[in-house]
Amino acid sequence: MPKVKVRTFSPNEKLVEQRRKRIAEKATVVFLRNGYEKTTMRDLGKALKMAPGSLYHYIGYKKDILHLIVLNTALGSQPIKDYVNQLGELSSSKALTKAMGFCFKNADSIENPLMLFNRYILEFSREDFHHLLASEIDVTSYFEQLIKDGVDTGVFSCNDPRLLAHDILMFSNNWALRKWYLKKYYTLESYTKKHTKMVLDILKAKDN
Amino acid sequence: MPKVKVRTFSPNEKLVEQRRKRIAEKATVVFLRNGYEKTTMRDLGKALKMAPGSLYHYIGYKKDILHLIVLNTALGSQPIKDYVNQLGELSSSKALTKAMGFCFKNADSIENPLMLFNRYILEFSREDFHHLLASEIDVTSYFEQLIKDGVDTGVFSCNDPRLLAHDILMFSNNWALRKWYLKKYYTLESYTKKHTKMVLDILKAKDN
Amino acid sequence: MPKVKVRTFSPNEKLVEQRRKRIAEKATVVFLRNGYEKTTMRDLGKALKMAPGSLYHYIGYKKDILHLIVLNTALGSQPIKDYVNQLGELSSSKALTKAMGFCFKNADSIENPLMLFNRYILEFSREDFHHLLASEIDVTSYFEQLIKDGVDTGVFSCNDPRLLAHDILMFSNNWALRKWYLKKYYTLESYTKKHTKMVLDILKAKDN
Amino acid sequence: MPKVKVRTFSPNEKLVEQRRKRIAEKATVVFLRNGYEKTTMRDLGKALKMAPGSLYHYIGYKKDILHLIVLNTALGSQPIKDYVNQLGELSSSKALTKAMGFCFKNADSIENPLMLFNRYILEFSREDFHHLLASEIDVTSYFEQLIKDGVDTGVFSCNDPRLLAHDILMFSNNWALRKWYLKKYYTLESYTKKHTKMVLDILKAKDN
DNA sequence: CATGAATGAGGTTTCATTCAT
DNA sequence: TATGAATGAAACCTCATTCAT
Repeated sequence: MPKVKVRTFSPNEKLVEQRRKRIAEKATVVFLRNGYEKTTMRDLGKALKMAPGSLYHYIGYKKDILHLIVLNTALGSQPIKDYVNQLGELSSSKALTKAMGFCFKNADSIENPLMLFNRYILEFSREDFHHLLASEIDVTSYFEQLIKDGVDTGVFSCNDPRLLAHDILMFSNNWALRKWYLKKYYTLESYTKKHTKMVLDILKAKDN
Repeated sequence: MPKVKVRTFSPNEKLVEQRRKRIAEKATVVFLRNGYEKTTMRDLGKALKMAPGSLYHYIGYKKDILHLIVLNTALGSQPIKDYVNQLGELSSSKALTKAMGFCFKNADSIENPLMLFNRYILEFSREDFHHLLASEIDVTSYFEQLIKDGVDTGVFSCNDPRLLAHDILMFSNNWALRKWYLKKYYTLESYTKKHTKMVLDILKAKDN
Repeated sequence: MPKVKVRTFSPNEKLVEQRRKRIAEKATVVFLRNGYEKTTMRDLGKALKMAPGSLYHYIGYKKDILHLIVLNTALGSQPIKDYVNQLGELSSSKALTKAMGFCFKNADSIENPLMLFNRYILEFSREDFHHLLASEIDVTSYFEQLIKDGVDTGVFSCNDPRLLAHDILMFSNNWALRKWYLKKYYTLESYTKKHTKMVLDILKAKDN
Repeated sequence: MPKVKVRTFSPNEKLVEQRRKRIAEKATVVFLRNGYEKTTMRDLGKALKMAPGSLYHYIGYKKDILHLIVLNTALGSQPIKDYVNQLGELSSSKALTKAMGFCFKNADSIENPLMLFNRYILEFSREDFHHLLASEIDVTSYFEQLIKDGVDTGVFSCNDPRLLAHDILMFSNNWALRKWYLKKYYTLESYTKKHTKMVLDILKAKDN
């Protein structure tokens, strides 16, 4: 988690935290709808029922809001890691299935931030960019490990676990980024189930 | 093909065409590097060695440049369509393999415009947006048909050709959009080959 | 009274009113001296000791300033109407004399806006143009009625009251528009008195 | 007639003269319709079927066109002077009537330039402005003389010939400047006749 | 003589940010 | 703490003018 300081004029940490959360949440939506550059601080203020000047009690610069959104979004790899670790003694197929389900559901729940990150990669600070990238790589590495475990136990057949892990994450991202299109034909559940099956087919999984 | 008029002050159609091509090509790169909003017309002019005013002989507004980029990019579905139609009597597996190869190679060749479209979808005009979307849908429909043909002849097994076709296009797009990352591990050829294999595995293809 | 909305960013209506009045007044003078088109917003800002951006808190566009000037100027026909109505039982000659005096004095007091309207008629919005025109026609109609009353009672002789009424208004406008020249020879009082006499001569007024 | 040099690149005086006349005539109309500042050299060129660059073979600067219009317009006082001088032995009333007819007809024929001068007084060069002013004063002086002659011979009664002369010119100008309104009710002839009668009434003319 | 491509200064307008209240 | 008036830099875009062809 990148720890970049964002200027504040308030000594009341609780209040700052709380206001920043509100700002990040609303900004995610507003930026997505109208674009980051086209959204003025006045617009954002109006959406938050705050005067533009008040925003600056909780942030230093407009750019900081993007950082707040990153901080505010559970896209760290930690939840997936915890989830995978807690899967315990499940068979590889079951574990992979569960992990994919968790991952897809998570993507669904942070749909807006994900779209924002995809669109405004350039605007994010170096630190945030690397944080986002590292998270992604972490997540793929958990899937990679799950696949490798299956291969080791002879349940899966795969000669490039890294690539498949990467594609699993892409499936998950696509759900979030292209939901506006996909939801015409699929639900999160059906989309997840079908892709899980695909992955298991690719792995020629011997059990389920 | 969207036919929106872009203002010009020049009566010399040839010259207009030529200048617009130059503008679109350079703009694609510059917008990608610095962002569309952050790129000033002066910046773009400088990159093109043109005075800012001169740009406006060939376009009406900054937004028009995005349109020019769409016009200038071979992302129509036509090439794929032609290619698929000309495949002729190949077996389904071969045909699908070839089509994917063509599609991935095409994506590779329009990497920059693809990244731009992905990033600035919101900025494009309604017409251009619908054009881009329609192209995408067209392309998936060709893959869908190839898959269905294979299913009909008993070579493939697949109960959701549309989704798989969609995913093939995603694999292709991902190559273009994430090349900066993928190229550390893959070449276009190896990336294509591995994904072709994945798709054939999913289809449980009976020949190759 | 044209009721066209002019954009403002301030919620403080009192302040908006006040600033707009200042802007309209100064702009009248500056536009007259330097021309509307030649006056830049920066110039106007400087004359008002405001930053150019500050102007735009109270107006939407440069054109709006012309509208503000119309709103800010007492050129409605109402004052004349009220004045004429209140003249009561005066003889026609007396009434006409008083009305002309009032009208000329009014023109004198709005000399600058009158010059501006005369010069920039084309720049005004359709609404403002029609408002200005309607005011003028209203005013002439009051004079026309005064003349007709005199004719009806046999005091005046006139076979085209409308034209004479029109000319009375022209005399009044001319004072404002050509004061720079006329004031070399006349005062408002002498100019008014002489023209009143002319009009009464034309009407062959039988009393005074 | 002000003799300010206007730059030209052509040694062919005849051609220059001819082109300038065309330019002045078209510009009068176009400037009146669209405004001087809002008319671009390209617009004017298009109206003249000339390239913008070609205009600059016959003028030095856009402003010069206004000067060309002044040169091209018969608003000098000379024609009136000649006309008045040639009136000869007519009675004062007859002479004044004829002179007014001539003056009003002249105003009618240069309606467009007159409107332009009225609107763009500020844009004209010092020289042109003084020329226009001097012309006006000249014209009034001829009328003033006619009136004085009538007074001297006891035909007219008037204690401020200068003012009446001024008003006669205003009647004439008004016809040109407000023709768009007046022509709903009057023709040049009826307008002239009615105002001639007014003037003679004011003068209590003893004959006609 | 005619053209129109090119220029770049300068205009209008926007908006992140500051700061007095 | 909250407000919103004020700022001014900088963006987009226009257009008079030049000059190579």
